Amino acid sequence: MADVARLAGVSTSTVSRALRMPDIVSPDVRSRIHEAIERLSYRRNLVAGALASARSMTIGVIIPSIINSFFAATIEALEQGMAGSGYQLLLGNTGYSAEAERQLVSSFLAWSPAAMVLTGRRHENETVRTLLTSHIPVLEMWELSDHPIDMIVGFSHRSVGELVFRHFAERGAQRLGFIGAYMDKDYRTVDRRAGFVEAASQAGFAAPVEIRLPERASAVGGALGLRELMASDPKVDAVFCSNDMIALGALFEARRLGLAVPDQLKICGFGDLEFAAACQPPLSTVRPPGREIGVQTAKLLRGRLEGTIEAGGSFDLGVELVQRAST
Amino acid sequence: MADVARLAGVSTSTVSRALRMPDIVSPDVRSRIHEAIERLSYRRNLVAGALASARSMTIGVIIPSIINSFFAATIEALEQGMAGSGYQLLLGNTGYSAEAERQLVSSFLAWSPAAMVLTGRRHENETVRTLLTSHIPVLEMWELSDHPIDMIVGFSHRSVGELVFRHFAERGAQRLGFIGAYMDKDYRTVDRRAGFVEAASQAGFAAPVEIRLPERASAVGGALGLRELMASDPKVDAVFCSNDMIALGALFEARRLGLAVPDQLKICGFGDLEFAAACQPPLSTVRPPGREIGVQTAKLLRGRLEGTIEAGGSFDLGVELVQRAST
DNA sequence: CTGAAGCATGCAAGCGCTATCATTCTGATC
DNA sequence: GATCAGAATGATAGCGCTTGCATGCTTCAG
Repeated sequence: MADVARLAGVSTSTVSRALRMPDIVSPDVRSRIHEAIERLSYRRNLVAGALASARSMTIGVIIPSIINSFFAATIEALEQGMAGSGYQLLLGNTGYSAEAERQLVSSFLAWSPAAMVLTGRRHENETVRTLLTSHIPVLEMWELSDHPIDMIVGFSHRSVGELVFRHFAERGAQRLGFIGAYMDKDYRTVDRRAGFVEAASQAGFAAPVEIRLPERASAVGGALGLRELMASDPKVDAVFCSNDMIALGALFEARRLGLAVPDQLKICGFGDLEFAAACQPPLSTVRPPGREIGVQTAKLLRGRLEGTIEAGGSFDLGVELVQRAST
Repeated sequence: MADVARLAGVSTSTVSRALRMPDIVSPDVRSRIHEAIERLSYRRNLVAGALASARSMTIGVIIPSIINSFFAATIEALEQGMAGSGYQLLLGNTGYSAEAERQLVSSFLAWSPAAMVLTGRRHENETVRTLLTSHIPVLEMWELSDHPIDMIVGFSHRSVGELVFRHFAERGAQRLGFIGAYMDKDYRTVDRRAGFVEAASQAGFAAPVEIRLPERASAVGGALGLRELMASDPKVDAVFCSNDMIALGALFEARRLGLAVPDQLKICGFGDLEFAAACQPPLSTVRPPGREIGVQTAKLLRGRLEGTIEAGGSFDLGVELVQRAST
């Protein structure tokens, strides 16, 4: 930067200002500086900048799983929403482990990010404490909470379960089933199940037959799950799969078992993943507002960072049941 | 750090050493320091550390798409392979744009990472120049090249196409088809197509009927693609889909069209995505060594960073055709 | 013509660590 | 007991920026 300053005939402070707040330096000085930058092919050292200013044009984003296409639309929208703001996203994944999350938060904070985005509302106490003392905006997403760390943008997983139950009931289902994956790790699945089971019980239905898959949601798991479910109660005529991937497997398995979908068996998933509309039959599913969450998170983030939005708040973006031919 | 030093009754240099090279400080001093760190809940400022040492325990990783589950296994394996090394991954996605890649490289380098990992062998000239002058290890992955920037780990996309052609020929296919998505952006798909088409031509087959989908690979696109393909030549009896997602859509569409798979129509995908084994019929596909690439990349990275491995080299991890019931 | 106000720029003190070199403290050897 | 490696620790000068304050230069009302 000193070289640039020398070549442009100004001081380093002016160069720094030209880069950070272009409109407070005079146009000709600015253009001389940019010329010098070009000539010397100077690249700014953001590390030094971050140290000096104690903030780093960086936003830490933590999701449970990069692999999981659930969060893909959110990340994409978030990235687009922050594009041009100068902020860069630091992505980390926890593998659904609260401890991994704590470590990630801690190592992200060591980079003094301008804000943090987490997935979910449940975190280790220490994670919350660490975040609170960092005094930066914290956005949680993909859930709701009355007591967010700071702000939260998402929807209610319980209401997903309730929605599916009501839909099954309307479609004339008698005997309900549920297939859930990874429930010891992913408490959101647990919430969806709870919404489903409780709504069923309140409406006077028998408790749904449940299959819990120990692994991550997969089509193979879904197929196995449905087989097991039908073996344990052949009268089941409507099954809520905690995830579209599972529902896809169930769909395949239903065909193998010779069960007509939706007449003999209704199948509803969650996620509205890309293939849901293309399956045969097309899959009914609950669509979470993935993209909207990303858009809204970016909007709130920008507002917070510019100081135009106050801290706090829980933003319910709702869910929607997309009825297709599988129910 | 000064506070920690004071509380532990040592100098900041010793604290710094206790954190970076624990085994060169005496055990009791070390434990006193850790106690002080605990008491003060001190968190190290990595930004300052990176500035002082001119290197930041960070590795920049750039992939075309976070959404694309292709790279998921690689990222996961890479993450696991680097776990415990103290290095942290910085993830960025280019959306298949070379310009976005250049910008990402530039902004990652501003953080003085210890190494960079890129996807693919084709980059803008300036990207390559920038990387070369950064003097850090650069790993390219998911392809092969005789002239990597530094090191490259992957497989040949052309040979994927050849492999599929040979398989179709062995299975008695007569009239070939190809469905590819996003080919103006993703030149790897172009390479797979080239391998397929050229092998066919060399073996005396008529040029495959081709459908190019403008969008990203999707099941919906695959279904449309197959419909269009069969409309333009109903004699096609074997179709290579550039991606399993497309193949899945084609599989659904084949059922709709009343085409028996594999007797009337053979379908082969690429990716061995998670659902391939679970579809009905299970999908034949070419499995890229996604996980292995991550493992090998991590191994090379650690070697380079420890100085035990020399720069340079192209590592072919090969591909494998997984034959299932769709061919 | 003067002085206040506003704008553009420069000066210089850090930001919180790391790394080099110097110093002190072992403990083994004769 | 003296000597001296070798290990452990301390003092201190940066790393390359940012930013508060100082300065000089314009502009313009009075």
